[in-house]
Amino acid sequence: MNSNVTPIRKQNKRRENELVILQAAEKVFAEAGFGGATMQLIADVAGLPKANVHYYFSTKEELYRQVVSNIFEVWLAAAGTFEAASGPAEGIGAYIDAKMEISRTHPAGSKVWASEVMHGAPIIQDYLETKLVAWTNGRIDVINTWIAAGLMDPVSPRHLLYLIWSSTQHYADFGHQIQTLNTGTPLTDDDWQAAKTAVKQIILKGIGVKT
Amino acid sequence: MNSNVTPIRKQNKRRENELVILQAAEKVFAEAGFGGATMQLIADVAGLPKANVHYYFSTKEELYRQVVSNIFEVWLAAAGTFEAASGPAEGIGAYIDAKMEISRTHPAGSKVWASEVMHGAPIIQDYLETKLVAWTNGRIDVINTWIAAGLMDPVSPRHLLYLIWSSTQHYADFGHQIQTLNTGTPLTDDDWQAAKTAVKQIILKGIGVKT
DNA sequence: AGCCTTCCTGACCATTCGGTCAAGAATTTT
DNA sequence: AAAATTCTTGACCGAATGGTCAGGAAGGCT
Repeated sequence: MNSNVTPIRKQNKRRENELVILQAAEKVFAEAGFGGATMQLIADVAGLPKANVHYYFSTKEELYRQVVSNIFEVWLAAAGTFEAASGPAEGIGAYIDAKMEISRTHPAGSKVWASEVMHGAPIIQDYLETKLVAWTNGRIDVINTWIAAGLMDPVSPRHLLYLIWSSTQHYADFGHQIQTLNTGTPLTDDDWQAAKTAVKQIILKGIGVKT
Repeated sequence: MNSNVTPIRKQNKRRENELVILQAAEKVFAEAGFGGATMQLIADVAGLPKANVHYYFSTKEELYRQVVSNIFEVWLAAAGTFEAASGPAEGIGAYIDAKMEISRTHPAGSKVWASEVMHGAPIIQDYLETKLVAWTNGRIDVINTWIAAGLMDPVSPRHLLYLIWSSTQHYADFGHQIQTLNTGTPLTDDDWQAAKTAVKQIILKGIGVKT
């Protein structure tokens, strides 16, 4: 009886395979774009037959949507630093740190997101219109209170957010270009530290926050 | 005689058609990515039969390479502002202005470039390694002289350039996201002005340049 | 054990895509 | 005028792709 409940072992198997497929898909989508990615290649990277991938994700678009959704969640979660902060030095500084860390540890996800948005967000437009709009407006309010309290210069909160997003995500999305300019070798720990420091230093000083 | 020389009228026809095709291709590649773009759609946008497109550009990759090359030239040309400047206030300020203007007038090109780099620059890696490296190192030298002359803070020139590139190109590459956050309507002249002002204000102040 | 649900997979299909080709139209050269 | 060159285009082709399906394997339930 109870045909609606899947046993635990089976559930684990399902979760495991879904995870393997999602990770493979994120990588392939990031490298080839939605149009360039093939289900066959995703299956190969995941180490499964193509038909098995279709068993868990019936269409390419559904799989892609899952990938983008996951990225969006990671993205939003890492922004919690903002709210708890007592002022811009701590709040924005920690936010930049968190976003730089995502660019370093999650570059494929960032690329998929960028690719999706660049192509007009055909799949996740609803996310943009609801969740992202709400989140953005909330942070704009926070920044405005900081400005009103004289904790930072009266800069446009909206464009400040864009500046933070772009400068931090650049290290993921354009990682290949950065590596090429870095004598062709990947950034070291020190390189990443220098990048983080430079971005924070310029932006924080640029908005009149003492560090 | 002289079978190697194409007559003027024919040459014009060739140039005209190549231009139409290149513009159509830039738009389609920007919207769909290399993999998602189809020769049929490019032909439709150009208003020509597909076979005619293949007459001028034998393969999809050749057409794509042409598009990316053109963008790269525009990109480099617009950076001349840097050299002629007497100091960072003028040089970097004008550079940011120029890059913002390209983002506004040439968004498709910026997207194609971003897409190409994000996927590992499979087509124009040689451009990165030669021209871009040379250009970047040249500007780093200029910035270092400004720092040595006490005209600006001792920030990492390399990361400053990345910050400028990312923040300005963001308005092209993520234009759709920005429009969605801007109550769904395109940026007005005033919006663009505000964006330009905010970016310049934060970056220039951030590197210790008085405006 | 016997039954049921879930999982796995090779073979297959319809569609689409990049690219070809041959035949003709247009234009230039002789 | 006629020969030569360039341009145009519908029809076509092989290859690749997203997706299907039937039949069987594996695991869980009574």
